[in-house]
Amino acid sequence: MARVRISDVAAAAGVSTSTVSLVLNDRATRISQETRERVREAAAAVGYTPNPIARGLRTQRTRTIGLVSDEIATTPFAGRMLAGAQDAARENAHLLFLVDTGADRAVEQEAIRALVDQQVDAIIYACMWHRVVEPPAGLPPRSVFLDCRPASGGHPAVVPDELAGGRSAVRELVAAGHRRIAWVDVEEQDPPVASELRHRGYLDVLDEAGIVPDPAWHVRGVGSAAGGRGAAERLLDLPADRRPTAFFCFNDRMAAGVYVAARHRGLEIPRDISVVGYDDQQLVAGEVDPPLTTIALPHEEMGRWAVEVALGVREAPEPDPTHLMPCPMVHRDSVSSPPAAAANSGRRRA
Amino acid sequence: MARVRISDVAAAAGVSTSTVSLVLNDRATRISQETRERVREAAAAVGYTPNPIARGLRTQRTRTIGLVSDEIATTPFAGRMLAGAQDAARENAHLLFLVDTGADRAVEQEAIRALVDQQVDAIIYACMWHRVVEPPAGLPPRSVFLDCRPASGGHPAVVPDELAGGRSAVRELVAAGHRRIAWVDVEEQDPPVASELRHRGYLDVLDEAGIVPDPAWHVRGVGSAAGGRGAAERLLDLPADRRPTAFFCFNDRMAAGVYVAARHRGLEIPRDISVVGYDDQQLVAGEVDPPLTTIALPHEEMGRWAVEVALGVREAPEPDPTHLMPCPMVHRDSVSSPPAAAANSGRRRA
DNA sequence: AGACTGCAGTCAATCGATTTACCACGCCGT
DNA sequence: ACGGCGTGGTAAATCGATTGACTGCAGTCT
Repeated sequence: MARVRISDVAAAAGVSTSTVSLVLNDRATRISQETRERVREAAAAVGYTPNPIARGLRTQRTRTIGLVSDEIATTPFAGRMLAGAQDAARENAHLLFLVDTGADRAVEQEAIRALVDQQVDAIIYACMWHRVVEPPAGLPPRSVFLDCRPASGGHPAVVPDELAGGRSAVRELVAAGHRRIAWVDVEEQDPPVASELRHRGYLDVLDEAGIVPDPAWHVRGVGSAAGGRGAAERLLDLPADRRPTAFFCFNDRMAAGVYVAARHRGLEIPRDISVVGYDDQQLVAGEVDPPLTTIALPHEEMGRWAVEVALGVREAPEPDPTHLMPCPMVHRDSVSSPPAAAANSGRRRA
Repeated sequence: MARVRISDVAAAAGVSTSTVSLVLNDRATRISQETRERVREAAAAVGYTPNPIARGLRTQRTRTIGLVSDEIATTPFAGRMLAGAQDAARENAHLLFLVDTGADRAVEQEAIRALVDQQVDAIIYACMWHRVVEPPAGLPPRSVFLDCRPASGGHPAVVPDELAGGRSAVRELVAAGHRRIAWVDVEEQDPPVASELRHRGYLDVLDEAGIVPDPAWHVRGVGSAAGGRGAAERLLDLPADRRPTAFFCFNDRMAAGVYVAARHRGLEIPRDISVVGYDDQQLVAGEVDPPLTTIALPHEEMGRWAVEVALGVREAPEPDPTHLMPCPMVHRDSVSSPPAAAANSGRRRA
């Protein structure tokens, strides 16, 4: 059966197509109440929904938005970010174009051109890792950066508040009584936005607590379980009075590596050492034994924020249009007080 | 700057818009070679790209496809499936609409209506878990089912070949010399398509190898590490002559639970017991210690297949248009020969 | 009476392409 | 001289909506 067109509604209601359009778009200032109802009933009766293509041609607005992402494939975060974006789009009666560029700059350019051609109402430029990016050419004014921020500014952006996240992680450990707290960092992030901010949070809180960090407490490894394990082993090799009782890890996978290292030395978590991760990857943080206390990346909320700002239903902050999204702490079972022997033996500030 | 329209090209080339359209769409049987070149040059010079909205209105084809999925959020598989679909779409010059319905039937209906209104050229109906579904109403003829199959048939579908996957997993264990092989099943999958097929594969191979399965070897648990651990403990409690030396697990998370159970009894993998998982979840299979041998779900290939069939660049099989995508084995380090004492002590068929 | 003002709708142009039907021209054959 | 035919291209209709300009009519004011 052929699509129902506006002229079918017009015929059924005994009016012109103009009238139908005016009524259904609530621009009907000059149409009588009685006619309006007749039109609405006719539209419902014949099951009319406007053709978005035709409407788009005329109005230059398509009720679609494009989401360009460097890679949805290789990270398990993608889902929540897309889900947040997609939900916000749906709630605002928009459809979402998804393009995964595979981090290929040429594909990215091509995608943006295609989306602009399609007359999307806005573009979300999403990264799967928090970083600073050189914005691609041809981005329309209504563009929002998601989990990244444009080097040149000029567009709204939303990123996790890594600094605050780092602070809450370390505060949690300090509050539990730890004073020798390691920072199990990731190496070669490029650029190291997340790593540096979390590190600053770490330093802030130590300072606040009057703890002078031992440089040996800052170790690095690749961002996997293996990397975390290696880094943890170096820390556990430290002499007893310098060996950390708590580990703040760049991500959950590295934290899982810390678990492995600890187990190999017969150390029990959280009895002997406490661990805090970052990311809240369900598959890792929720499944290790004991479940990992960690800082969640607010991917869903960021996805939603980006779309809402892009569609204008939410305002970007002024004057810096970058929103820092809080990273909530997820309490599980990997943190407790340090062993009695170690408590209060941290190095105090002079 | 305003968009370049076809009339701008026509003006630049000194011809009519009809001619431009004919030339650029290669329908120019009646246009001289010379004119064609002039038109192409003019188009390139002014940087013309056709307006897909206008074209879509006229041709009723939009070069877009819709992907409706029950939930991209809660599973880390989504990425690869979307990536495959998205790549195939891009290669065929199509754009992909993504809709996540959150498994809400009403949202799903609404989404399909919206996509049909948008005149997408095809719809991919994707599930995040292999299952049989009641197809929603209003699906256009050019629809393809991804990781699910319609109860009523009638549409192309692509699903993992779970039966063959189950077989290769168990064959791997049999080939290593195991004869007491457990099936660590998931409980309450609804409907249990994947579980049953893998189980049949398990039974097939045991039969093939002349092994009579002990009913106690079939245990169930929720599909998480905790579930796998609980199930494994029941197996390890069996008397020594019935206790399995190998564990085929419904998924990698459950396999990780088997690791935990084994460790708690001082058993080493793969020296004391061998384990094979399913899914090849990077975050789990690649990160546990030792890395897990498992069967990969071919999500990327399935996503690609679905789009290619939807766009007609690939044919669906006949007469049953359901394609079984092979699940490749991923060899890691969790399988070896059984301990000498246990070898060859499985129960033989009468 | 004539001009003016609202009211209730409608006409027709428009968005930017595609495509069918037609036209102008030159040449050929009879 | 005239019909027929091939060539090369164009005019105009069309897709399905939106929207600014306009019309017809009744009542009001001067």
